[in-house]
Amino acid sequence: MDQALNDTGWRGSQEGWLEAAYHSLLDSGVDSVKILPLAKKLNLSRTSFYWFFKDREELLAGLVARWRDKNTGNIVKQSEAYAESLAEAMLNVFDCWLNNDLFDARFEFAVRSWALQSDEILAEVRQADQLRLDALKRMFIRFGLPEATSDVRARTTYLVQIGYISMQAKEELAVRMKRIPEYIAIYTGEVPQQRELDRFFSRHGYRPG
Amino acid sequence: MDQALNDTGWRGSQEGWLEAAYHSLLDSGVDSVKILPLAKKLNLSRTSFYWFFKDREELLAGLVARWRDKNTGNIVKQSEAYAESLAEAMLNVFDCWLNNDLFDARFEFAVRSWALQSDEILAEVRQADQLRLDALKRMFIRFGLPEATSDVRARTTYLVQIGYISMQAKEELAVRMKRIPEYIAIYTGEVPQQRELDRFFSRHGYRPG
DNA sequence: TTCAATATTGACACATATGTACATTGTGCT
DNA sequence: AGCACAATGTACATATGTGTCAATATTGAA
Repeated sequence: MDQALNDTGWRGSQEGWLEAAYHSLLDSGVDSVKILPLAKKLNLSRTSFYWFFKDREELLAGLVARWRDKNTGNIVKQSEAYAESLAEAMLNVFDCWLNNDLFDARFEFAVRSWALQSDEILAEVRQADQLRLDALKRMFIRFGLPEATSDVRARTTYLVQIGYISMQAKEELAVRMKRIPEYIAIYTGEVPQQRELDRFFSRHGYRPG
Repeated sequence: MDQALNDTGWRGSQEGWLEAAYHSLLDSGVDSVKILPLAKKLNLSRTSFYWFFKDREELLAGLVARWRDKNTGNIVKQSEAYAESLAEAMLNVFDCWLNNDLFDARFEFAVRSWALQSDEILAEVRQADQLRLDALKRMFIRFGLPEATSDVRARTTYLVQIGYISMQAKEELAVRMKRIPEYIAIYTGEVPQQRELDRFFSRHGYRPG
């Protein structure tokens, strides 16, 4: 079995180890992120790892940074995007739940599970939750809802998604799309316009029917 | 340091090891459920474990059984309890989220995290989700809501809670209680009666003010 | 082609975990 | 007191993981 080289001409790289660690984390949790197994997967000597990282801790820190950069931020951005109605604004947020480039659900779940055994990670997760909830709450307030209502609706919106992730469901796009109008109705209290839905469906490559 | 004896006159027991495993699981996840550390906590020799369990697997199986028995079932029961309005029915379900005897949230989270690294556990969790969601859906249908609406509302109700668990929040009872009326309004589409809320508050030992 | 920087490796030392075989101790009963 | 059995402990074999060190190989550039 020969070895794919990266652009440096060498077999290993910091990115390579991190990428392998990422996949292991998503598949089986932090405790599976171990240098020996990763080395086997990469077809590299275990000790080669120490050229790129001080120790295992540094690798794990790299994973957290990756998660922080990717997942937190896009929710905030989407909740602040332009919209003519609350329903449309909500659909902007829903983009995150359907587009893996905006929000990596499996990564999210893996990190949350990690938080169970590490207070450091728990603090990270808590901070992320706060930032995301605040952004969603501002969105509801922007459309004229009272403070208390906005708070609970932000929570509902966000927690349903975190819960969905936690279910680790594997569902067809069509199944998920069929529920969208109902969700919007519950979260916003208003029924979405057909053209708003159509725009949403279209940008996620879904043809209803 | 002397050793508390149980009613058999011996120091160890199947229950003792299981209880220690349970706490370790809740605190730090499955991977922390290891015989050597548990032995230390119990002040017993590691190998004594094998008197009560065939191997580590058998201990873990005991934990799953415990979870299945406790958490799945009470949600179903509460969703089928007598109620004069949908709002009251919903409050019956909410009993689970506030009473640890009805639903063990930390246990739930630990098991869901465990599912990340075990297909067996994932299957268990999926089955539990299905049973609970079906029961909630039946509740909405019982109060006259259409099928599709009932399905999504059941999901909302359930997923918000799973999401809340996944946040691992530590909040005051009062903070949580203040959100209840809003939640009921969102989930059921109807505002709860004051007397329904009062009954709910009272049975959870909460005095609004 | 030679050199220095960069990357890779195997040998070593150590820690932590599982599980088995066998000896020893503690308990309740007669 | 002595017996049988339940429970505990010690010693051993084995597996898997971390991290350091010194030796070696590979690369791009002078």
